[in-house]
Amino acid sequence: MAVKVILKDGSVKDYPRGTTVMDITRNISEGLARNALGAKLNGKKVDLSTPVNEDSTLEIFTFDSEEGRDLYRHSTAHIMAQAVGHLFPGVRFGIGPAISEGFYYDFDVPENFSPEDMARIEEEMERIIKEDLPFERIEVSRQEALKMFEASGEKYKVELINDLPEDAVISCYRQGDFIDLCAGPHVPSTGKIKSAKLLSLAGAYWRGSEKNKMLQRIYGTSFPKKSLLDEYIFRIEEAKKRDHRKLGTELDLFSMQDEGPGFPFFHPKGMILRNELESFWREEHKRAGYDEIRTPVILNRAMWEQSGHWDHYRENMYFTKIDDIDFAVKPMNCPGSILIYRSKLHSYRDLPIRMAELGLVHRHELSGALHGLMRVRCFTQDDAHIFMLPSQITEEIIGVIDLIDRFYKVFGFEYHVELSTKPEKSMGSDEIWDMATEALKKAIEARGMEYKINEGDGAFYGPKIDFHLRDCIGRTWQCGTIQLDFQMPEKFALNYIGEDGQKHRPVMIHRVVFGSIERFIGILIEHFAGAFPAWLAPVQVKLLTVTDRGLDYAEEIRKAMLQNGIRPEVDGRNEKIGYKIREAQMEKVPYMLVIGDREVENKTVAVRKRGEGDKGAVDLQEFIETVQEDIRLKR
RNA sequence: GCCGCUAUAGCUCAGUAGGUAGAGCGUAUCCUUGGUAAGGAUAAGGUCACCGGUUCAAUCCCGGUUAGCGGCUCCA
Repeated sequence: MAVKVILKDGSVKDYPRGTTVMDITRNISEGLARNALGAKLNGKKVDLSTPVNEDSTLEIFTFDSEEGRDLYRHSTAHIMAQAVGHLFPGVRFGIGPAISEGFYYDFDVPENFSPEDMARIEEEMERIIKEDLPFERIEVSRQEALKMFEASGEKYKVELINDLPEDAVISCYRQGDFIDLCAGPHVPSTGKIKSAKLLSLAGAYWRGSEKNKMLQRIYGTSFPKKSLLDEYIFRIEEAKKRDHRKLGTELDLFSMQDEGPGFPFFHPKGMILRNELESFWREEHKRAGYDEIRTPVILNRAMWEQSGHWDHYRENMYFTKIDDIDFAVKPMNCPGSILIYRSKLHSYRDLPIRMAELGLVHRHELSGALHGLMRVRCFTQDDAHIFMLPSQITEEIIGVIDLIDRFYKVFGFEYHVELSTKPEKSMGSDEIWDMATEALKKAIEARGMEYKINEGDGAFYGPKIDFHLRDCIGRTWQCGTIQLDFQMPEKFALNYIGEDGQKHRPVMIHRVVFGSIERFIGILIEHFAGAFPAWLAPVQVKLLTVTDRGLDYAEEIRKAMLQNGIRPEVDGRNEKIGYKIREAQMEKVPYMLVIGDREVENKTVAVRKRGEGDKGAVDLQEFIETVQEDIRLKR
C-alpha cells in the first residue's frame, strides 16, 4: 500500500506505507538527507525517524530554517543537561528550550556553577557528541511518566507533567543514560551537533516567578559548522564594542549618575543628536498633517482614575501631593491630548485631528531592569494621538505605517511588524476588541505587509501593531507602535458633531515612530557604532591646524561653516598633525580638514573623510556645498 | 523587586596576606611649529561609593545602604 506525500515544492510522490521521513528525505536528495534535522509532517513537528502511515504533507527542516535551528539547539540543550547530570550527581533538571540564538537549561544544584564548571561541562558535552548517541523517542502514559520522574526525584519534571493537559501525549527522549521529559522533536543523534559553546551563567526563577526557587541557568549556542560559531562570537564581540553605554561616555553624548538612577543626563553633543532627530521629526509631522502640542507632566488623581491608569497602570507610576490632593506624574501622554481635544467642540469636518507631542513620561521600572538609554525611568515619547471618524480608521493607520516606513528608511533600518491582541488585564468588551483588532489587520494587509501575531500582548485599552527594526548587526528592537483605542474616547466622553447634528464618539489612535527618543538614540549609537552620518554627527567637520600659522584661517573657515549651517570644531592645539588626526578619528568625526601653509596660501582645505582617508585639497566653497548636500540628503 | 557579581584618579585598570595607594590614557604648564592614526619633560589630580562593626590601626575583614553589570520579570 502506497501513501501520497506532498512535498514543500508542491510535488507529490508515492512511498510504501511506513517509510520513514529520513528515507523519503534520502530519496529527495543525499545532500538534503545529510543536512536534515527534523521535519513537519501534516503540520506537526516530528523526528526524521517517524514513519509515514498516511497521505501527508512533508517539510524537511535544515539549519537554514528557524525550526531547524531551534531543534538543533534544543538537542544541544539535552546534551548539556546530560553532561551536567554526569558531572553533578544529584542535580535536578528544570527546563531547557531553544531561544532565538541558542538555548539554555535551568538546573537546581546545591552549589552555584563556577566559570570553571562551564569548561568542564563543555568537555563532557564534546565527549557525548563524539559518542554519537541516538536520540530515542519514548511515548509513555501519565502514570508511567510520573512514576519514572518521581522515582528519580525530578520534582520539576513531575510538576510539568501534572500541568500537562488531560489529552496530552507524554513523550520522553533518551540519549545514552540520560532521559528527559520532552515533546521533541530532536536531531537523529548527538553527533549531529558540531560546534557547541556555553556562553553565560545566570540565576532564573523556576517558571519565571519570583515566588519560586531560583535555579542556575546556563546559556549556550551551537552551530553545524565551526565557522558559523566563530561568526556568531565575532558578532557578539562586535556588539560589545558598539555598546551605547560605552560609546555614550567616550563620545561625551550622555551620562548616568547615581543621583538619578534610570534618569539620563544629556550632554551638549548628545543634545545635538536629539535636536536633529526632533527637528527631522517636526518637519515630517508637519508635512503629514500633524499639529504639535505640549501637555503637563503632572495631572490629578481624578483624571488618572477616569483614564483607567489608576486601575491598570498604577504600579508603574510616580505620585505626589499638591495642597493635600493626590497627583501623578504622567506615564503616558494620551490623557493630556484628550483634554485638549475635549476643550472645544469638534465637527466631523475637523476630523481627523492629529495631535503630536514630544512628551516626557516617567515610569517606575524595576531597578534591575534599567539598561543605559534602552531602559530608563523617564523618556520622551514621540507621541501622537489621532482623533477620527470610525470610517477613517484604515486610512489613518495606513498613513501612520507610511510615515514610520519613511523614518526607518532614512536610518537604513529594515523592520517587521507584529500585531498584539487583547491582554488579560484590559478594558472594554470582546466585540470592541475584535473590531479594533480587525481594523489593524485590515490596514496591515492593505499595505501588503507580512506580520506575526502576539496573543494577549496589547495595551490595556486596545490592540497594537509593533514595529521591530533590525540594526546593522542583526538585532531587533521594538520602536514604533500603533494602538487603536475605543476606550479612552468612551471614558472621557469625547464627541464630535456629525452630519446629522448629533453627538458621536470619535475613535483614537495612539502611535509613536521613534518610540522613545532616548532608546532610539541608544539604538542609533549601536547601529552606527558611534560613527554617525554627517547630518546627525555632533561635530561634522574638525579643523586641524598643522602649525599656529593656520589658526587665523581655521577660524575664518569655522565662521563660514557656522554661517552655512555646518557644525565645525577647531583643534588648534600645539600638537602634531598625526596626533590631531588620530584624536578626531577616534571621535568619529565625518570630515577632517587639515590646515597647513599650503591651504592658507591657496584658500583651499585638505579633506580627510572618515572611512576613506585623504581626499586631497579642494576649494572651501566646494567643500561646504558637499557637506550641505550630505545634511540635506541625510547622509 | 529577585539571584549572582562588582565599586580604587575624568577614563581603563593594578595594588595592599590590615600599617591611609599606583600605571596608562586624559588634564595643566614648559620645550618642540611638526603635513595625514600617539614628539618630549614636569606637575596637579584619590575621605580607595556611602554608613556602621571588629581591631591599637580598615581602602582591604564583617554587616547594611546606594549605584553599576549579567540574568529573571516587565516594557518605549
